[in-house]
Amino acid sequence: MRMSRLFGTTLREAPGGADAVSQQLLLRAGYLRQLGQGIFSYLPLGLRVIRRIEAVLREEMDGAGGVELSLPVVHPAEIWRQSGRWDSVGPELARLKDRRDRDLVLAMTHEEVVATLAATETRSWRDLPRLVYQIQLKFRDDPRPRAGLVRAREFTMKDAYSLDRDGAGLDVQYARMHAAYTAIYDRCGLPSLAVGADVGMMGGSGAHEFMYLTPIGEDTLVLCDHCGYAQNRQVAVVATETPPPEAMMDVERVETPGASTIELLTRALGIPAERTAKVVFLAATVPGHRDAVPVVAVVRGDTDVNETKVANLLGATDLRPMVDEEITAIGCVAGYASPVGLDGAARVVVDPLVAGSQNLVAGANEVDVHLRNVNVGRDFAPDVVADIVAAKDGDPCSVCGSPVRTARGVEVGNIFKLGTKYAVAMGASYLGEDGQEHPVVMGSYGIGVGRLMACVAEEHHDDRGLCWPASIAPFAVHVCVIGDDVRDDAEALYAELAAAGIDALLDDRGERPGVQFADADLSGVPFRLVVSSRARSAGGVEARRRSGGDALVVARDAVVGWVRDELVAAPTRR
RNA sequence: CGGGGAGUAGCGCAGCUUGGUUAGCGCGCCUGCUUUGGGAGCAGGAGGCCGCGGGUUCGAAUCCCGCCUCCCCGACCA
Repeated sequence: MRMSRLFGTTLREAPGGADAVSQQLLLRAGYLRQLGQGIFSYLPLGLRVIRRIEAVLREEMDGAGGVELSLPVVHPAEIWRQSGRWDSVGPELARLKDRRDRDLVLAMTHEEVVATLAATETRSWRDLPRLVYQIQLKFRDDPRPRAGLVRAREFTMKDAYSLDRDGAGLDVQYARMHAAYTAIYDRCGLPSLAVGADVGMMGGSGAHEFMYLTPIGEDTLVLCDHCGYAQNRQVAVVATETPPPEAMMDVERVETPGASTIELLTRALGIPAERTAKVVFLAATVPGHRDAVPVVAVVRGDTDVNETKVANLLGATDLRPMVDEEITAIGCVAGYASPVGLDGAARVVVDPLVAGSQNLVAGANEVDVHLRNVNVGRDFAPDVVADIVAAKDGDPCSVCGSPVRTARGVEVGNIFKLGTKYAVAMGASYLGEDGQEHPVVMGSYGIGVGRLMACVAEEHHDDRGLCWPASIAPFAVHVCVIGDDVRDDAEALYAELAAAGIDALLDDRGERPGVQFADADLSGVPFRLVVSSRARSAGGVEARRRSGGDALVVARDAVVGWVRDELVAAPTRR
């Protein structure tokens, strides 16, 4: 392509509000423009990278036995009602009405559609297994998009769905997709780590997320460097040491003026946080309950509540902190809250660490007063005792006991074992060898294409601009033309590259050298050729890698070969 | 949804506190000349509903009210 025809200009300064480096560079280099909150246009350069990533995705999906199809972006609400997600998902699911006032949905994912298709297309055990995939637009009305493409509302996703006869078949396809995903990130030059994850709104029996570790990530991961344990903090379990049992002592009121936080309380009483019980007020949306269910979560003072664990425990579709009125309504006093004496006004969820400890200090539901020697069972009855604490740095690994560390990551892909949830809801079944109807067993596998691009940009750049891996670069080689006297030679070289099947970007704008070099660095095409009289008198054409190393002069008739060799040798193959 | 911040030329910003000529600056853009290996120099020029609507005033980018949009933090530890 000729730069003179490119649409979109480079910017010296990034538009305001772009905080992530990847976003700044993608905007400055003319890959991307923002239209609205979490909504982006891809300019030609950006689209080229997207297309290259898509090519990798197609190859790996096809290699895993997948077949591509295309599913609708607008769905009748009916199928979402059938699966239950019309009610369970919440405002993240964009809804609209057609002219006859019928409810429609903007697709945020496609399990319902695939299961609906499977209901008609999958009739016999001979029709299974299958893997279908598409690369398709999604819309999720995220409450807070940020960091450019890392978290957009409208985005392109490669989503794949496996259909199997049984769980064993699912396990096979799941493992195959796990391997394919690893290959995809490797080929795109993105370091990734698979972690165990929450199934979230997808439901099902198991899930992994593929993470790109970066401080700009929004997920917190719990990692053990010793044994390799890696989980999203939402589901991470760490070992806990229950303190030695002691004899229960009598409950005792104690004046604690102003001690409305754990920190102030420990200071006022001169006790460690381990000797306190902390109460967190949550309101849960639970299917079957019209109103939000009040939940009192009780953890030890030195730990934090993991809301995902609480939500999963209760089967809640949404969990939020209570507002002050709700806290008062269940008879509690914020800052001096206690599970004692609630009388069933709220579901009481207690962490085992609290249940296994004796004589803790808790609130008295009275301003400036706490209770000493509170004991679970004697002083209050938990509705549930279950692990609800959030793992933190230094906690002992639940597998090997070594201290874990936490790290931030961006979720660049996920794989879910869905099981039969959607198949049952949509009536997707097949006739087995045994002559019986069986529900199809499904899996679902997603990769955000734009997010992947942004993460690669985040990983591969320097202070002058982007440095694309050759595998997904918008062009293989960037040709700068210095001086009018070499224009014809540059055109000839451009034609030779094209004839050799090499995608070149020819800077035919007639700009000054500095401008051409700066734009070439900014755009991040992996190899650069400079046609100039200087290079010609040195014996050919100047060639260099974007990612580093010195420039060298390549004989004019060897240039195409040099580019081809470099592309083959690149760490990520084209 | 709550809390902050911001909307002025294509991009980045100043001006607003204390209302008052023709609304500025840098970059970019156009024309000409010079220049030509790391975002050139000089000269000339184009480009603004100062986010939108209402109000106050002789007069509003500036003060007041409402709305819209975008960014950041939080969505929790009581």
